[in-house]
Amino acid sequence: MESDKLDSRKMAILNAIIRNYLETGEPVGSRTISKFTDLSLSSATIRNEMADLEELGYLVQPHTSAGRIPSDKGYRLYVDKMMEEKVEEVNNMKEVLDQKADRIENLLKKVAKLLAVNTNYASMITTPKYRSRKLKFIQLTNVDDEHLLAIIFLEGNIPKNKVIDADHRYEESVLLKLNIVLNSLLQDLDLEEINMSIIQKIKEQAGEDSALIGRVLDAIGEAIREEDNIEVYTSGATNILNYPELSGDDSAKKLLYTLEDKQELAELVDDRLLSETGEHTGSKGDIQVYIGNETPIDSMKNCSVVTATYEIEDGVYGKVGIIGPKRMDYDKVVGTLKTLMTQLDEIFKKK
Amino acid sequence: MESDKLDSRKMAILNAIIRNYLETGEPVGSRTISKFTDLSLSSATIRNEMADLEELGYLVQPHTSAGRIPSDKGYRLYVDKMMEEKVEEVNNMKEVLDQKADRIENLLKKVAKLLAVNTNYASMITTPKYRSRKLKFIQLTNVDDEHLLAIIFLEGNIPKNKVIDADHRYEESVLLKLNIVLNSLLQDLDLEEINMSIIQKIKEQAGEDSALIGRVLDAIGEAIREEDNIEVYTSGATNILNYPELSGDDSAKKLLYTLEDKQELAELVDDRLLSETGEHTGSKGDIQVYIGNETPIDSMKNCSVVTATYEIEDGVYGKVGIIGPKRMDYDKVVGTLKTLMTQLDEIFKKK
DNA sequence: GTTAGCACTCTATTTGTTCGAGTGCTAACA
DNA sequence: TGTTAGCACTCGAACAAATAGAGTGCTAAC
Repeated sequence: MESDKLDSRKMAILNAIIRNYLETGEPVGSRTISKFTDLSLSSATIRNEMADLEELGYLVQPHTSAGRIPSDKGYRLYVDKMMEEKVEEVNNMKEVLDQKADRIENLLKKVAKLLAVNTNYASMITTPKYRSRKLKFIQLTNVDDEHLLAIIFLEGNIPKNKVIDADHRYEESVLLKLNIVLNSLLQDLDLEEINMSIIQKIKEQAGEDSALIGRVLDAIGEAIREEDNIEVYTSGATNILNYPELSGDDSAKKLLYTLEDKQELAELVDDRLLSETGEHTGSKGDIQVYIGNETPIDSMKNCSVVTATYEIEDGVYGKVGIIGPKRMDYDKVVGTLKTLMTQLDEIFKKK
Repeated sequence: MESDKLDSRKMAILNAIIRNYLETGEPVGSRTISKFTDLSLSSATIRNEMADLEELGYLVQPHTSAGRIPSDKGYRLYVDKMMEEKVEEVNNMKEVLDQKADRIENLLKKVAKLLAVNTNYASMITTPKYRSRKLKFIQLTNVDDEHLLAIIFLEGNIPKNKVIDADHRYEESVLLKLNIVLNSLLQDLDLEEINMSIIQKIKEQAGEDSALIGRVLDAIGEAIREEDNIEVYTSGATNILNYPELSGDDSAKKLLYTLEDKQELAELVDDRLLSETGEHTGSKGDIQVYIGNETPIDSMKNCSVVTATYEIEDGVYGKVGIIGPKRMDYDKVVGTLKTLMTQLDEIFKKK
């Protein structure tokens, strides 16, 4: 165990084993490797090397007389190596994405589906996370005798509608006045900045209609908080069932549940986690690979998760992820995500 | 085979068999019934009756020396019978539903989840289908130098926002004029009623700003069409993995896929289908039961589906459904759906 | 350092056997 | 005539034993 560094032959063998295992999903034996690789070595020699690799922790033997399968550590090495050599691929997802995606949600759903279909794994994508939204402007309008509509425009051109209960019908002129008051005092403020002092000032200026102001402010708060809410869309969850090593016991059920529930998925996006585990991914660009136990989500301990960060505008980003078996085609997945990133970039820039 | 009508003893036996099978999921034999029921008959007699029931098509024998399980026809009889006797139950879902559900989507999602959790089956719910939405009113507002915001209010108090490209900034007074023109001419019209004649009239009155009108009309069309889109929410899809008879082969995969994809689910809601198959459900109220092959969806041929129709306002309705194994607890499911219906009614009425 | 050969291990698969639940039929009974 | 006891029979589930084969580790020879 002189050094953890592998000589090139061990490297080649490990590589061959992993590649083979990715394809077949079966433990791979010495004979197979002896034939498959161009370095012409007998199975016996391979066996010796495999024993070494196992001792070093890169391989695992499910049971005594079975072949070897890669350990998490083995995958990790493979992935890191692969990332270094990775060349940009060009797929043609663009056409699909280019179709008018009226709302960002629809675009995201489409992206998730696209990824799932392309890779045959499960995929997830989150709505982008804004820091704290500022209010751009607000406008009150009559709906009927009992309701007002507040159109709340947030930073980033996000319109929100809120219906507000009213005790009576307001004159247009009154609404006009209120609109002016609200906008002049609240413009470009976020939730933190709207404090009691400002609220008092508004109520003062609103005069007899100050009762309404509280409800309007509630609506604003709700709108901002709503927009801060991160949603997660998933697709291709059922693809999981195509991989026997995942669908065997009831871990598949748990995994599917996680994907359906989405609650937990948000964790993958948590900033803390990103920086915490980010260190030991040898990733280039924005791509992160979590192998087996590296994922923060329990039900995914048998899986690998590859995530990428997309940026919709400066400082506003979301996460895309692909969830599959540990023996996923990392090469393809990383490639797909990379091209997706560039294409999303183009789409968002164009907007 | 004199008559398809069953005497009361056969009825009781069939009933006992089905009840037992609902619980255990195992084929039930003559001995079991002989003990379970109060009509004290020997297993031999039961056997004779069972043979009859099988000949009549109400029971099925998986293999020669196994007990019997209900056929689709058997279930159908059971369900119809049950529906007649059904008494209203009162669950307490209301608390959950009463929590402020700001948007209808959120309410629907909550309902789906509630049903899934309560019944342990999968559930689905569609957004309500409006005939054709009428425009209630529209208002144009400046956003910035290049964009206008159109707030489009549809019948049923649905606000929609559309951002419209503008070549320049419009004066407030101009917008005011446009708003008045648009509203006076378009109010209470649906897509069909907005014809060329009206469009011409608007453009005429808009004068030099008529270029904008086209884009505004597009936005209106889009908004209406968007709202016509029926969405389907599902929940508890993974629950079906709890039932071995469904999760065995890869039919589970297909079923899960159907639930995830949702495309096909819309079929369940199709009016044509409702009236077509509706005839042979002996249902009271709005509840429909599809047993096995009665469902229009292929991947559900091994399942039963119970659907109900909820009405959000006059003539505007959506569908809720529960998908489970054929041996689902029809009693409970129907009860749950019924109370859900009354509680939704209350919620919508209150609004 | 590499390889051939061999004994050994362990699993997956097959085959055979048994067990029991359940049936259908017949004959006896009320 | 309807009900029941009894019996032979069927068939799948469960268990055990046998088999095959893939793979290993080790030793000895090259």
